Amino acid sequence: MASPPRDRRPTLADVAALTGVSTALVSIVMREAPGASPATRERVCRAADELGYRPDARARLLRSTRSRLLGVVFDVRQDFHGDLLGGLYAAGELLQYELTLSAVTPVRDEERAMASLLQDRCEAIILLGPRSPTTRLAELATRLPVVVVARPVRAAGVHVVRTTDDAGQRQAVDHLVSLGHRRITHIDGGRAPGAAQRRRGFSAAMTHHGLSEDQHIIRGGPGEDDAAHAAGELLKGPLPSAVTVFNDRCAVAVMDVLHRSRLSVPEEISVIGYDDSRVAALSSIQLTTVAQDAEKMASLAVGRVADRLDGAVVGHRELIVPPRLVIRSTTASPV
Amino acid sequence: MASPPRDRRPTLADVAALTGVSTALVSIVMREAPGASPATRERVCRAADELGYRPDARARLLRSTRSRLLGVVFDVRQDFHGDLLGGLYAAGELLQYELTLSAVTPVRDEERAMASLLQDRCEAIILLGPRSPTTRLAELATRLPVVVVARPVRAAGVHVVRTTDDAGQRQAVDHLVSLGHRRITHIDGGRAPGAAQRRRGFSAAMTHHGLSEDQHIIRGGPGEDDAAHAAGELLKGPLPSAVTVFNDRCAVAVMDVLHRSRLSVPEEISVIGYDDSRVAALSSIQLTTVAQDAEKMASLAVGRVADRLDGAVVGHRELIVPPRLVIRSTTASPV
DNA sequence: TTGAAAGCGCTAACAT
DNA sequence: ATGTTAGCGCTTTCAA
Repeated sequence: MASPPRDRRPTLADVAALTGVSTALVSIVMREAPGASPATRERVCRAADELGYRPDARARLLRSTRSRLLGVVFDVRQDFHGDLLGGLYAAGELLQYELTLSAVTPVRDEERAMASLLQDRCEAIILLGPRSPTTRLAELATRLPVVVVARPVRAAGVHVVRTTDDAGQRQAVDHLVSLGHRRITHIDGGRAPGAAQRRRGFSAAMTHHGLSEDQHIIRGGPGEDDAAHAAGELLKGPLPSAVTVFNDRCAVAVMDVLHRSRLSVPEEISVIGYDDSRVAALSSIQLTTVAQDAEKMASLAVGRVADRLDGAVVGHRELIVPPRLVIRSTTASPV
Repeated sequence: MASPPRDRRPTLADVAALTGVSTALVSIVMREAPGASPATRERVCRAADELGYRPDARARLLRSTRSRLLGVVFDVRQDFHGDLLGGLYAAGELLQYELTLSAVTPVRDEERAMASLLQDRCEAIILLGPRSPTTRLAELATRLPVVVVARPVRAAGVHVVRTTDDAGQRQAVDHLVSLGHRRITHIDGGRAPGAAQRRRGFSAAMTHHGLSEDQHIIRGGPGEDDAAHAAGELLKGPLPSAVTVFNDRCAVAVMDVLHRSRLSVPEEISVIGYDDSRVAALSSIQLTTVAQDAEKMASLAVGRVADRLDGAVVGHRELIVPPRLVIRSTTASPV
């Protein structure tokens, strides 16, 4: 007999009892698997609705061989990770994968975040900008497929999706040159990850345009304070007509110093950032910058994970997503 | 006999076999539950380590009555949600709860986010700034304990943790008045959530200081464009010595307009935002603003959930966290 | 098309 | 202190 569940949540068995069929059949219907008559499907669905039945994800996972679960480690403090998450969900949906999120916070380190995913039996792990040592990542990769996004690590079994920072910087320079700029300064990110590559890209691009004489590089850093200091240096010498800055945060800080010195952007000097972070798009800032295509990176990451889980032999360990220049209002032709 | 697992992950049984004890005993050891001799513990742990054994969270959950799992719905685009997540993990840890995250993204709506949590068998759900209609939240609350953070909803069974926006605005005004300001304008958030309350708080505070004649309210909105427009209006009339703006984003936009008009902040005009978002702390901005205590709100939310799960009868449906003024560099005494 | 039965990895009673 | 047994809610053979 059907026994309407009181305090506990309804189970497959409840639905089966109410419909008068076996649990196996209900299972088939709920999974939309082939092997049940339309009439039965109809009746089972009705009963399930009536009871407010929801399949138990965990019991399901426990039983089935594959979990189709992807673990994702992200940092709550990184805006860009938020964008990536959006892309990951979208890509996951397409390939029928569920995501299990595990956050890194000021009080929860990466190790904990990874451990919790391991317990959740995900089939693979996607790490967004991880800081763990290469050896740790390699070790993790021996247990399950690992894909690292937005950090160039070289470790056995660890696949990587990243952008080419130097190419991004080159696009920035190309844009400025096409506007007519010649004297361009780069305020770099010091030892920050990616800084060296962007600096190199800047130099290469300038040289490529025959402007190696006109280039200048000022030492900066990842934070606003480094940038403000660098901007001070910038004002001391002969002013260039344009600056490319390590990242958006720094670019905003630089612009602030420029404004305080009564220099208007872009009329008197053009500024380009890097990251296309949320500040860059603020209508009060409208910073020309280099964007990393979060959606594309996310879909590549999921695709790569899926391929590996399907046993495909994948050639390249690294997937490169070219960055893209986003032209807003901080760049213009020099007077 | 002990059979080292090849392709599949090691299970309790594998550890038991390797140690030569029963699975129940291994279970006890892994859970650090009482009922095993130190010697056995030692041996079991060694074996588990050797095999690289990790308990299967899902099987655990399936078996035990309580999952000690809290579902959290957050929006990847909200910086503040990131802060809250940090606090939730911290608070959860203290009370021995695990968090299951479910994100709202541009391609994944709140309904989906909630549905996935329901399948994960969490014991309660914490919603960060949900947009679902009150009726939907009430309905959800009939299935399990629901706590809403940062949105004032009135629905049966739905508990709320929020700040008092009017009190925040009052603090802003108090600060300005104590600096010597009298003529103060509020650029409001139009119909944005919370805007009405902040507007009311502003008026009340001004009146309280006997400045009802000196107050001015300009219609704004939640976005920068609304704010920029409002700032234009501001410049048309006689300039106040200070403005309080609906939120940080808008405040930044307002300051931008002021700067372009060669008005310096805070020398010629003081500005106060609201939210203490990441932009406010940028060293190039240093905006005086009103902060919502994310950590406190998070710990109250988890505490409330825990109380309800423990069957405690909780009196107040709403928990109020007073906001806090963060004084930075955009406020000063008028000349 | 449908049902019976076994078992995923674990914990909770109950034995010993 | 340790082992035995019985499920948690589901999927998956296999047989009817």
